[in-house]
This record gives sequence, C-alpha cells and structure tokens, in this order.
Amino acid sequence: MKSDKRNQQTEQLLIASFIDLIKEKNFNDIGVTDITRLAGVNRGTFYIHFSDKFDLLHKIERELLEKLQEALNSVIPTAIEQLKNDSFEILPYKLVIKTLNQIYNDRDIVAALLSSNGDPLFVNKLKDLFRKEIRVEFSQIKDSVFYDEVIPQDYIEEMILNNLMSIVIHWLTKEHPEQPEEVAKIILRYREVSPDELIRIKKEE
Amino acid sequence: MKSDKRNQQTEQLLIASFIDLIKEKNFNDIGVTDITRLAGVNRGTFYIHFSDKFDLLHKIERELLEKLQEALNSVIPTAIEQLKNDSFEILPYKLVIKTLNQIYNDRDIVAALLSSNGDPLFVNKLKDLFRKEIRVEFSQIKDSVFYDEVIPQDYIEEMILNNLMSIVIHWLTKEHPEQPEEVAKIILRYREVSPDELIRIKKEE
DNA sequence: ATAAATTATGAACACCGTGTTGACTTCTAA
DNA sequence: TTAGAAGTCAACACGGTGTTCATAATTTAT
Repeated sequence: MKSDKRNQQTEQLLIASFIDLIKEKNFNDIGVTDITRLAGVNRGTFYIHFSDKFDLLHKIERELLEKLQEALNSVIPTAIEQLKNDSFEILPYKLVIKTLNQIYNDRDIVAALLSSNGDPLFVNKLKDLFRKEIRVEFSQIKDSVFYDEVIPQDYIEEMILNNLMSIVIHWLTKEHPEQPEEVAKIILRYREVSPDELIRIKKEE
Repeated sequence: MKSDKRNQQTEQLLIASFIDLIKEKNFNDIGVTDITRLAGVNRGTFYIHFSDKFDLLHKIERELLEKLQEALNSVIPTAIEQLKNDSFEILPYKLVIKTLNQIYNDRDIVAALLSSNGDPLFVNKLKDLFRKEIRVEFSQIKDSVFYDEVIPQDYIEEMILNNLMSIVIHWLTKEHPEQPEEVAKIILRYREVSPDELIRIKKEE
C-alpha cells in the first residue's frame, strides 16, 4: 500500500507539463492552473504532490543537479590521479566530457532553466557545483608560476567559473548546440587563450 | 499648466520607493501595493504614472542605460582616434574608466537589477550596449594575428562580452566595491591573461 | 475476489493583489 | 482667482491561489 502506481504517474505528468511550459514562457507567467490544465489533471491534485510551483521547480532542479553530481563522482577519482601525474594538465578531458554529456542529456530543461526566462537562481546552483569541483583541481596545482599584483584573489575564482558558465550557457541556448565533444575541445583550447588573443582570432569572410 | 510640481515629485517618490524595495527583495515579490505604501501615496495614484510595475521597472532601466550611453558617446570619438594610432591598445583606458564611473554612480540600483533578485533581462540590455561598443573596437583591429580552428566565431564575441559582464557584476555585487580606477586596471590586465595562467596566479597565504 | 487504503475528482470557499472607475478634494500655474 | 491637473478614497470585478470535503476511481494486499 506504500507505492501507488498513479502516484509516480501523475507526478511525472505534472513535471513533464511544467517542462513543456517553461520552454515557451517565463516561470513567472506559469501558474498551477496552466500546469494542471496541460497535464489534464485536477488542480487540487497538484497540491497532493507539491506545495506550490516553486516546490515543483526545486524538485526538478535538485534531480538535475544530483544526476550531474553522480556523473562527476564516477570520474573524479581517476581525474585526480591524472592531475597528480601530469602537472600541466589542469582540466582532464574525461572529466569535461562526462560533465557535458550529462548536461547534454537534459539540454532542453537545463537550457530553459538557464535562460533569462528560467530560474535566475539555477545558474548559481550549477555554479556552486562547478565551484566545488574546480576547487579540487585548484588544490592539486602545486606550482604557482605566475604572479600578479593587479588582479585580486576573489576575482580569479569568480572569473574562471564565469568563463565556464558562459560557454555552457551559450552552447545550450543556441539553436543547434554542438556535440559535447566539440565543446569540450573549445573549453580546453580556450583555457590557453587570453582575451586579447581571442579578439584577434581571424574572422572568416 | 503643462508641468505640475507634484507630477515629478510623486513620480520620483515612487521610483525611490521601488529602488529601496528592489535592494531588499525579489522584483517578483514587490507589488504596487508595497511601492505606494512605502511612498505614502495612494495606490490609485501609481496608475496615473505607470501602467504597471513592469512599466516602472523599464523606465528606470531605460534611464540608466541612456545615461551610460551618453557618457560613452562623449569619449568614443577620441577613443577611436587612439585606436587608429596605437594598434596594440585595444580597450582605451579612458573609455573603460568613463564607463565604470557612470556605473559606479548608480551602483546601488545597477547592482540590485543585475543580481539574481533583479531583472534577468537587464543583464542582456547592458550586454547589448557593451556589444555595440565592442563591435566598434573590433572593426578597428586590422591585424588578425592569431588563427584558431577550434573556437567557433560565435563563441568569441560571446565570451569576450561575458568576461566583461562577469567582472562588472562581481565588482558591483560584492560588499565593498573597489574604486572604478582599480577595476579598470583589473580589466586591462585581465585581457592579457589566459585562464590557465589565471589559475596559476600565486595565492596569498 | 474483495476489502482497505491510497489517490484523484469536482465544486465550493476565503483570500489577496490587480487594474479600473467615479465622485471628491487639493494643489499650482497662469 | 480660477481652470485644470494631480492626488485621495472607496468600491468594484477579475483572476489565481491554496484549502477543504464529500465522492469516485484505482491499486495493493490478503
């Protein structure tokens, strides 16, 4: 009597309807009424599963982030090994690919949530997840070769993270996103290029 | 009879109240009722000035962006000259300073609007303004020295813009923002540094 | 197969904020 | 001083929310 078939069924129905909606309109403009109407479910039923639309949103986000975290956990140990052996490699290819693939699997929802119509707080949640990982990489880097008196420490982590986020967001929100492998290459190549050099990259005419 | 004293007065009062509110809570959580109550003005009066709270928001944003644009227009001609003479200087210091100063003047509101509690679309508006300027710089650069087969063209502009935006946002949303001159230096220095080098900058212990 | 438990339905409800309207008062510019 | 613009106040319909309750439908366990 614990798990009723319908329980999971209608919950998934509601989630699916919400995802359909968030792809088209602002989260703000989506009401419980819209969701249940699209799902063909009574409005009262919604409140059996979620306390309100924010609860629904957060459950979706949590699930996405958990899946991503699990995918990461499965490659991190070997990535750390790699870092210890080769001190020049900073972001192991495998790690990046795994991450991007996982994101690519859910690209519709993730893109919607990351867009300006989505949830402004989701960017931060994803950023926090990346931050945790990046700090692991950071801690492996023994040789700090460069010195700088201009750029404060707090800007550094922030900028590296934002660079990553920008690429991911731009990637997902474009009409036809590249395959994860391509983006992985872009990220790894990008790490070697300064903005000044970036600006001077030859334009195709 | 065209310009009544009260007209401007209460309008400013409403704007000021809204700004006070947006610093503390989500735009979504701010109602017309909140604004008028704080302003000590009848709720009906609000609708004499604005059609709704979005109208108010957009008027504030438009004003901010116009002021910024004007500030930029006043230095751009000389900046262009500078670019033509010195082909290595890409972002003239004067241009950056002028921009940052203007933003710094309105840092409270701008920070609030750019934060995750603000208006997600405002980031884009500011970005569009920067984009226009950056394209002017781009067009001045004759020598494309570097070639790259990995990073696609559409990523380049996007990444340069986002780098700038990230710095501005991080700057404004920190507790005690640096003086504009300092941030200008950071931006100009940052342009020479690749992410890989950035990560290796010595940490102070 | 049936009973018990769980879940969904439908309708009603109070609540709150919105945007509008109309009669009235207050202010201010000429 | 007076016309006209701006603000006040109260009332209104509207729409969405979250809750409740009686009822129906479905599933699970026995």
